[in-house]
Amino acid sequence: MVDHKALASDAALNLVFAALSDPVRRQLLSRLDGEAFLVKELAAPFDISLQAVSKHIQVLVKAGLVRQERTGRVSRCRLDAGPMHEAALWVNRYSKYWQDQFDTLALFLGDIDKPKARRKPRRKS
Amino acid sequence: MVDHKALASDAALNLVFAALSDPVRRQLLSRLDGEAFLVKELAAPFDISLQAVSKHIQVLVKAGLVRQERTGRVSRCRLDAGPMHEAALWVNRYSKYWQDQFDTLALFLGDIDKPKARRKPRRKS
DNA sequence: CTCTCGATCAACCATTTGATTGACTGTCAA
DNA sequence: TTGACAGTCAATCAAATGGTTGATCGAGAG
Repeated sequence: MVDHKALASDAALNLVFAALSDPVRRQLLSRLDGEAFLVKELAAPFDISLQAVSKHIQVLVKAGLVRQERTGRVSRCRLDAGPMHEAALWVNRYSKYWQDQFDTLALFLGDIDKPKARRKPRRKS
Repeated sequence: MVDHKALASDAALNLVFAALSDPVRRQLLSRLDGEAFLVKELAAPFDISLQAVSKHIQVLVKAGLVRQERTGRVSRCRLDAGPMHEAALWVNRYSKYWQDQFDTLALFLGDIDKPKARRKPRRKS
């Protein structure tokens, strides 16, 4: 659940959030949700060069959000939402909306075992 | 899939995700969760200059994640998680884990009306 | 074989970013 | 009034970013 036991490494979150901070890359991820695409297909809607899109994809690959599988001369790109999950873990701690959803869900699942681990466990200094 | 509402403006997401891509700023937000701090207090744990921290805070302010309230010579900073919620909305679309959780929740909410006292056996909202 | 095409590599350039130091504004206290 | 202190502003700098163009590599197609 939200017990953030394995707090994603800072370096990983740096890369993921940085990758998400560009609208072109977010659009690429949107397209890749569910379907795989070639680089040229991904580049088509954009007004920038193919090389620029290729570099954007490399950024996503480095962040672990996209996996590339080269067969022949083409390179099929597919989404890997794993690292996105780490980012979601981090960000959802601050989103009261989702927090409430979690609580309600936990209630339904009878998982009221959890003490007040709702908010972050950090204690003030 | 789950097309939530219209996505937040690209520009806003750019700023939020970019703000979150720096570990210093993420740490600042962590400290500010629940409690308000002065700039100097926020800067204390870091090994960088007060000016650098001040600039980081400005980045957070520009992203709408922090509000600053200057009284006298001090500047009290408090968290505003609103924009974080937009980021969470975006990111959670890709997190199969949460997706499944919420689907389960929706299932519960759909079948059994509501917790506490189930007054009506079945009612869709 | 040659030619084209998908994709990356390699320079290069302008802008942004994260940090520094030094000067400055203001407020509170002595 | 003097001075310490919180905080920002300003100039500077190195490194990272996002884009370009041109060259290159590697399959397929003719």
